[in-house]
Amino acid sequence: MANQKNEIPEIVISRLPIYLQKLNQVLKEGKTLISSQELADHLGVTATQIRKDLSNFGGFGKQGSGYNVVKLLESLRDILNLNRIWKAALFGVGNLGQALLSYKGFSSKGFEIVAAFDNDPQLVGKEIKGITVQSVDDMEKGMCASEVKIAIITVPAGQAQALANRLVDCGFKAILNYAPVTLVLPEEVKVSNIDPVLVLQKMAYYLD
Amino acid sequence: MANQKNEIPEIVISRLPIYLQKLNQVLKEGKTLISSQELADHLGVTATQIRKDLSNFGGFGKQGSGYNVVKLLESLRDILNLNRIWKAALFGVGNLGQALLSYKGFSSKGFEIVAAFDNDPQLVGKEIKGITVQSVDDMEKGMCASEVKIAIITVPAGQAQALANRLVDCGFKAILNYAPVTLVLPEEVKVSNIDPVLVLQKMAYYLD
DNA sequence: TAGATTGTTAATCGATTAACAATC
DNA sequence: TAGATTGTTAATCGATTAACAATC
Repeated sequence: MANQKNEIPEIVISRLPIYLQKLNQVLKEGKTLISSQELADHLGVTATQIRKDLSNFGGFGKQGSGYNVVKLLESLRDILNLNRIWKAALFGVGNLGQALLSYKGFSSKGFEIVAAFDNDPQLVGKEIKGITVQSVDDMEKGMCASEVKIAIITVPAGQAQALANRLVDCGFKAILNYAPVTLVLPEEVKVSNIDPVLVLQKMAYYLD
Repeated sequence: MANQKNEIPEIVISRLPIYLQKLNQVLKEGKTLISSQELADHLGVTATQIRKDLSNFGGFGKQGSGYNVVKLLESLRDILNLNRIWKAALFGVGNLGQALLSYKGFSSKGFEIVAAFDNDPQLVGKEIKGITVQSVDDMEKGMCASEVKIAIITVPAGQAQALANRLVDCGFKAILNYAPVTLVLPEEVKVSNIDPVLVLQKMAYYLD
């Protein structure tokens, strides 16, 4: 009920994937042990912050030597629910949507786009990267009873909110939104926005 | 010297483009006046926070009635240095790079990709969306003496850091980085990262 | 053991929010 | 004028950092 406390702050959760990313690099370099200080280096966080963040989930390190890279990696993957494959559906198969369909970085990290939808009759039925584009009209048919809970939206801004509403009704629980609009959705649905224009506008403040 | 105080917190700056986005929508709907409460609605911020954010730059509203939409828009554009066209160079003309070249949302918001670079000999010399792809080897020739200060990086992770170093030497001041790696750069260079995998990983924590 | 580094507590810092006088 | 809403101060909240005992 209400806000179950003992909740980990979202800002902490959002740093864990960054630690994971760096740990994967470090692992590739063959390092087996790493201190919080080394992990923090060049990552824009402090060693103390990393230790504090991790302490939310237990003690993963060893005094005197630091963290076992493989073990910490596995622990973080556990915490983030990444020890499984997450299926996702793509909405909007324009330039960006097609680029995302082609992107190797998703599947190598355990995210798999299993369905793609578009309104364009020219696209519907076409196979792209092994996926047959379906009409958005048919979305409910295939998706609502499925295990797919993640939607990636790359439709035009004007269509995003209406689509998102349908997705929520259909049972999607997480939306990665590339449309340049703030979606209004029930708070139990997680929404993350990726909008390069907002980012460029922010950086412009610091230029000149 | 050191940290010139009176600095506006970066978190405030990062909200201004969101206000701008909503104001543009509101303007399209024909509204000419808006209260901080209306502006805050559905935006995930409070009315107080908007007023506080804006108060960093002066008073833009009128007691009793709120903010003039057009005037506030113009003020925000001024503050963010958006009353000019910002030229950008694109590095990496793969699927994502080509999608960004095609994206209408940049130019309509005053960001123009004026040059594109890639290492692939198959791509170099090809014209895409009116832009002739150049070899990355030739980057310094055209860019270092130019007014282009924004770089967009969509090269593979392994090449991003080396490229970024060259960009900094060349005089770029802002980097929008799509490569899944944390770049280590002098702090006077602004870097923003866009990595959908990190975002999905964060959302996965809340799923299931 | 001596040195290094964790996990955690307490202090500090900064951001958000509540409240309200000013004023349109 | 009465009602609405701003801009701002002071209070609160939450996140970061410093410090250090515990311990490998």
